[in-house]
Amino acid sequence: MPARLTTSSYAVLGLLAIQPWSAYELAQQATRSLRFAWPKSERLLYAEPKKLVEHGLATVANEQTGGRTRAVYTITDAGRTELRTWMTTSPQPPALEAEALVRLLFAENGDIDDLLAALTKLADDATALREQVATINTSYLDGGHPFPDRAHLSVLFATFQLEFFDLVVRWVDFAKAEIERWPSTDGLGITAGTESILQLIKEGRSVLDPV
Amino acid sequence: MPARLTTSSYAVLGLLAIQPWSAYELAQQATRSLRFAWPKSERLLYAEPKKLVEHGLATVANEQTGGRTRAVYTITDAGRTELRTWMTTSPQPPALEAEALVRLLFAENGDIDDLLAALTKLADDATALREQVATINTSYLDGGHPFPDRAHLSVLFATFQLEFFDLVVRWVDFAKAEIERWPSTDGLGITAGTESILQLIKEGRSVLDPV
DNA sequence: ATCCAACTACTGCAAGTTGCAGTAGATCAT
DNA sequence: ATGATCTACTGCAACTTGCAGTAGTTGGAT
Repeated sequence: MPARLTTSSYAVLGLLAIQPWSAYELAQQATRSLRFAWPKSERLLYAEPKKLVEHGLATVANEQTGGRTRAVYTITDAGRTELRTWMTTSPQPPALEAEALVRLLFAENGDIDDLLAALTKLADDATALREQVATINTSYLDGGHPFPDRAHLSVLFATFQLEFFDLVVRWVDFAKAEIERWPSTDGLGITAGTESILQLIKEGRSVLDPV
Repeated sequence: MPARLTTSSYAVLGLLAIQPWSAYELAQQATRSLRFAWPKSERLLYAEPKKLVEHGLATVANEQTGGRTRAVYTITDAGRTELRTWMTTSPQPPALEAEALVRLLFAENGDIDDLLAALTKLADDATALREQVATINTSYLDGGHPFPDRAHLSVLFATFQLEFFDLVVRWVDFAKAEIERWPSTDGLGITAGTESILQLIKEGRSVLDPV
């Protein structure tokens, strides 16, 4: 009895539906797009295709490249059917992991500069990730992308990432401005800034909109 | 030799820095705030405080409540020092898990309605989560919140979640409008919509801004 | 011509994490 | 009086990660 299929299994199956890949190539490809919605380790990307083969959803061919073999995985008809069925099921809610925000939540245990440094790191990370997404996707414009007929999907997918990373950067600016008005990290309670934020929340307005 | 400390350990230590809790209460509290930046299972929230005790960062007291005991964990001075040190370290980049976006990336394996349903689910989830964050935080206004002196942190933290969930809802609207112009999910390549999105990306503008 | 770095292509394993089932006392409404 | 829900956990299998290790290939610098 093979291990059961997880969302990660279907994600790899989705990559195999594009074309056959080796596990190494799957890991490379996942770095370019999949990881922005489904961040998984390289190790797992080596294990998943084996599981797909066990389930009959993919086949493996050992290609010879000089004195070395590499395993190339190809999706089967059963794999395409299984993937099609999965596409009709309901996705899990989104989950965001952001250590920098944990630092904010517990900021009273450090000083203002620790908090500002953590937020700066968050904005820097977001800027770097934004850059990666933009570079990969604008390559569709000059024909430098390997799968031109998937442009409609990749580009729409990328818009979410770009908006998200932009939001992070803009929010960090806002948060830093707020924090710089604090005399300390600890025990402030409802400050003037907190008060006006709460007012905006009650009115259903954005704190990032220009006044 | 006890197991090493993870970010989850420090997150729990951060909760213990507020006040002593039982593992059950830690799990409840984490549901209210921590999970939006560090989503961890209830099971782990039961295991982490034990690890903290092994490290001398917390102590445990077995309280009697009728015929039953409950373990209440309290942070030690060593725990506060350790937490303070952690606050000076650099946080990991953010990571977003969104199964609905995986459906978009591999949408060619399903039909338009599958994709629209997945995005609707994403927007519904975001709306529900937004509502939870708003409810918890506006309770500061009527004094209904248990930790009023942490309002400045909780509310600033919450602004990120609110902006994020709003973004998801607005982006889903945009994405649905785009997808409804597609004749199918498969092989479209660079559509007119894709073209204008790519143009906006090149100009560094947002796809969600009103024209 | 050779040597080192970087890239390709994996595997093993310990440790971290999750989901789920199970146990059991306490509380509250019907 | 009883069933539902809440409190308060534990055990365990399965899932996932990080890291070290192995080894052949390629390309540039010396």
